[in-house]
Amino acid sequence: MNKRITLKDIARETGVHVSTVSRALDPKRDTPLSDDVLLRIRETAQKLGYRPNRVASSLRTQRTMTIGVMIPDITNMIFPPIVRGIESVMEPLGYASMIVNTDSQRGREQRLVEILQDRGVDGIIHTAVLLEDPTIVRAAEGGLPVVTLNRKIEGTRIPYVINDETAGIDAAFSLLHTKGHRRIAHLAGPRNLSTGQLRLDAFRTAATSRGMDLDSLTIVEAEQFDEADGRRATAEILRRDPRTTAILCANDRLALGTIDHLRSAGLSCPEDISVTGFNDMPFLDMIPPRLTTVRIQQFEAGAVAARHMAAILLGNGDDVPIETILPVQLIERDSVAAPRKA
Amino acid sequence: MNKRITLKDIARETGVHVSTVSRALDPKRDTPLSDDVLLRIRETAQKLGYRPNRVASSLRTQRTMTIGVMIPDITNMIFPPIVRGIESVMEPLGYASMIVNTDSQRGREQRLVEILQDRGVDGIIHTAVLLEDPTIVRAAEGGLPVVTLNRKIEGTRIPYVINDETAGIDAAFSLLHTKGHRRIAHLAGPRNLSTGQLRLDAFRTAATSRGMDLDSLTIVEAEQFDEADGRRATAEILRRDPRTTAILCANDRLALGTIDHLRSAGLSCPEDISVTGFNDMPFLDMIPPRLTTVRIQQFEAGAVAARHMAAILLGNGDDVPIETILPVQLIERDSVAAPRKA
DNA sequence: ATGAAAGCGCTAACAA
DNA sequence: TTGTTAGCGCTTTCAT
Repeated sequence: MNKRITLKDIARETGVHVSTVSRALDPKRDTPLSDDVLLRIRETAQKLGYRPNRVASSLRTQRTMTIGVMIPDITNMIFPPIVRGIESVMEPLGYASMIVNTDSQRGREQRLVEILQDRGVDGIIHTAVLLEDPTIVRAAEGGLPVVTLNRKIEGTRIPYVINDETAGIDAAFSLLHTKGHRRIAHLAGPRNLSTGQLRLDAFRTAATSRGMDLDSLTIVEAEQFDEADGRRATAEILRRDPRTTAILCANDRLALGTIDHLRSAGLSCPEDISVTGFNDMPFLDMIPPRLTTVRIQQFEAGAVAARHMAAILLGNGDDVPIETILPVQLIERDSVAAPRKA
Repeated sequence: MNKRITLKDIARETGVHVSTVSRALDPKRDTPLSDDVLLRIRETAQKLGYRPNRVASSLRTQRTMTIGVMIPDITNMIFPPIVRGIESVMEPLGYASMIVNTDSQRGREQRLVEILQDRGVDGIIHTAVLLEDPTIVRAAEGGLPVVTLNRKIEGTRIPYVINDETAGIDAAFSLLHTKGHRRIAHLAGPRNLSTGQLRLDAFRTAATSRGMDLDSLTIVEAEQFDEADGRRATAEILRRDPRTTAILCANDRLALGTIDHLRSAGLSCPEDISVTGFNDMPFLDMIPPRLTTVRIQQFEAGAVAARHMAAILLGNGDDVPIETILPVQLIERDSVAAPRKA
């Protein structure tokens, strides 16, 4: 447990004042220093194996060079790439990230924001999912730099980065419609999650913009974005409209559940019913029938949000756009076909 | 940007000294305090919305209540559960985690250990993969609490938590052997990764313990734990021994690559060649032919490592066993069958 | 039961 | 160009 080397140690060793040492070791220093002293200090620091104590420095400068990253659940495969995207820009700038999982629970989220603030994070990147997150808004109003991912918070100046989910849903809808489907159901995501709500709205828009009557469309909402709920909701869809020929699902896992239910109901995809997903999660293309889905840019979304955060942290917050919309891409695979002739 | 409330503010408000406030707000305080003052301080703290400044407290106490978690790559699906396992025990104890991705690069790993130490982490949980990690060993010798996951570091007293990979490989081998396979090839993982090496050794042991001649066994090593290398290595295996009837792969992704190559080579699994994987990654059971594999306990491994870390941090390090081996489980699915009769 | 004082390691304004 | 000084917010020893 060798005690850590501090500036004081180097000062003693070089016979110079601590503040001089501090200056000499500060990379982006402007104060003039004699080359002699500078060199001596650097060498001694090197020799003693000096490492700056960031805790002390943070206390003094009121900056921890750490940002908080709030995500619903890192085990959800769409989030790790986002995290790496954030890291890819923050780490080179000297920032570390504290990642916390909210499990989409209001109370937990609130606690975690406080925990992050107690630890003095310089900002928070919040991959919001809940439709309302009062805590983070309050934190932002309190002056904490905040950037949200996936979620636009109305009535604030909090920059947000979102995927063009509307365009994604429209592309999927368009594909189904073009193939001739008219009895298109929507397996919607949870109403309280932003993506669920957003995609549902987009679905409605896509339908009406093609002159379809909303009342004729079956819409069933899942409570969770998972396979089990996908199965349940699909059963409900088929119960409500047995003549459904296509199901546009709010995400891939729901779609997987849908396909599974169809199979156990003796129906096949895409012959009997076409299905589309959303996200294009890893390994999806290895699961038959290979799902037609909408690919979103996870890594890039994280990177963009981080770039915004960095700009704010570096004092260029004015250059950051409130809204950033990332393009999505329809990935056509095998789960969509023309409807059977009646 | 309302300024944060500090102890001083509360002291002023309650007309009492800061040190008294500090005592009153310290949850595990033993010093005697008059109920009157205690109550008044607590109320005021509440009223003003006081939140302790952990940076300041860390500087004073030399404890940040933060641990570092080093993993190769969070986008590798086996790591998120480990992270959540760690979190599940550390968070309730008041510890936060700083997660860093090493990308299995020696230089990066070294830098990250330093970064974590600069930030004053109280300990590091290191899900080691590289066969040699001199940096972390040095950090541990310097007095930093370290627990490793997946990897035993010989000649040190660093506690490690590993899955019983040997038993897992043996179980897979045993299954193949029992089914009648005798020309069993091993698609090994990268030699420089601990799991690759460990599983290769286990494979050899499993073979020899059944009286098989090692020279008769085809062993090809992948350079990466991914599908592409699985395909390449499988081609090599079939080239070396076209009569191979079973391929025991060092992990699931390699196995997926194997199956893919077999398919493109006009062979089918399990009819022509049986295949086994390792890890039982998510969604594996949805990819045909459903892979027979060895399931390891990711979440639990993280939790156990964290419990060890917590024990050390709380001063009960003597109770922590150097070695913890977690049981694994063979999951039989559809990728193994008896070999075709010659 | 409470106050006074020191100091964790660093930075920054000011002085020389 | 370098030193002095003060202090970030908190904990803790010592005194009262």
